[in-house]
Amino acid sequence: MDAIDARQGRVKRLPREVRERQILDAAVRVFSAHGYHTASMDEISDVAGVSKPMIYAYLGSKEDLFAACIRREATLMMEAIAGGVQGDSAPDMQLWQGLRAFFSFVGAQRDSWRVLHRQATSQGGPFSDELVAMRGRAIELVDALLVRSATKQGMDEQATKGTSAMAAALVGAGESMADWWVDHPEVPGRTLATWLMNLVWMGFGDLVEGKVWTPNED
Amino acid sequence: MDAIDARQGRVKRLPREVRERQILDAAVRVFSAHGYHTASMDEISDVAGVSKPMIYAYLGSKEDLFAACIRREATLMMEAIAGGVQGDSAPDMQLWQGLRAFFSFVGAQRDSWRVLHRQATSQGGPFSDELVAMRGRAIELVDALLVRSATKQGMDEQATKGTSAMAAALVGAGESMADWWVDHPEVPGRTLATWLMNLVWMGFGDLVEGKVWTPNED
DNA sequence: AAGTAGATTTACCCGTCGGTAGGTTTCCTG
DNA sequence: CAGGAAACCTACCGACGGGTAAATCTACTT
Repeated sequence: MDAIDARQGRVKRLPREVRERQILDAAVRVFSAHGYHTASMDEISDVAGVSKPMIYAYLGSKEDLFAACIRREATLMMEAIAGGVQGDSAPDMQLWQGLRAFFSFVGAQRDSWRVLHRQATSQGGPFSDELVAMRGRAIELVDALLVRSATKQGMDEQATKGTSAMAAALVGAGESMADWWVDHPEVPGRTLATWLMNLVWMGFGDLVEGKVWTPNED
Repeated sequence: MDAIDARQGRVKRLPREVRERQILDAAVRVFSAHGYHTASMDEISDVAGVSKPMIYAYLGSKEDLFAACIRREATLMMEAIAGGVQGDSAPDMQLWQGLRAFFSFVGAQRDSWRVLHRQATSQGGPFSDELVAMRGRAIELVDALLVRSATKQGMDEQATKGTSAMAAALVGAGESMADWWVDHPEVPGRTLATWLMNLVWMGFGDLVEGKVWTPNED
């Protein structure tokens, strides 16, 4: 089991904030490299250039540390997305911008995404809670876009109720695509965004217009 | 950590084949319930109704056992899919049938899928190898369909080269969708298959006809 | 009945790793 | 220059869990 090296040069007596950041940085790297269980607190402390008890003093148990990683990276991601969307654009363009920002973030921060999504998903329990929270915020946002677009295009009020389900599906599809992307880095992020746009936007629009692929027989 | 109960009634002196099957059954359940690392050999042996050394005698180490689980479930799945496709149908219908069979299998065997895909993916190393093999076979199959369809529709020979990439993308999309499905069981499998069909088939067909969503600006 | 091979168990070893006790150093404040 | 608070470390513990040694038991063969 090869340990991550490149520990930071030991500087002494740094303020708590800085140490916490170093520890979180190290934790994200080690967790994403080895997975939650296989990652050892010893290695994290080593990579962070700090002794183990510091981690427990500042960030708590291993679970706490992992949760803290997720929280931080999730926040970073949501900010990156929000920063990439222009609020005055048309709904489809906003969705497009959001997707591009999303895939751009994931592409630049594969480590973060690994720890944030793939690891947190495969471990159950308290970890996924952090994800659920973030996903919830994302879904609300997307749902607002869908509703704006649907009512504008004249979708009947009844069908509008389904938007939240579709928003959830879209967000889930985005997550899954990003996850899939980890194993297929050669595909450009723009392409992913386009695919997703076609899937959900056509699937959504065509759901009104009725132009979709259907099996001839069953 | 609640342990799985419902151990099979101890029958003594069974032939090796039978015991191996019991052990694999138990292993799939426990691995999918707790995840690879958290699952303990003790619990697996308990659920299987067999003592621990038997597992080591028959299936080898924990890693070996896990790999054996993946291999078995992967084979089962491929057989299920192959059984659902009629070789004389049109390409799009074959794809449709395959997708339906695939989602049908995953839907009926969530446990298997969990251990087969989600767990194996999040753990790295030797485990994913088994998956890679299966995925390879699936991609070949899909690629054949795409090529048949593309040349039939008059796609130029040049573009045909991209089919293998698209086949890989399609298979990956299917995997990811199934993975996403684990967290959204309320969506019917047929719907998933339709979505995927629309994504890839329209994306594929429209890639020839040029009718896709594209951003106005950017 | 004896012998043999495979099925099956109990009881144990020991490495790894999360977590902590308790002390030491540095810096800031009055 | 006290003196205290906060940063920081070495060294250790204890449990969990993978893996095994060495017997024992049953069933079939000759």
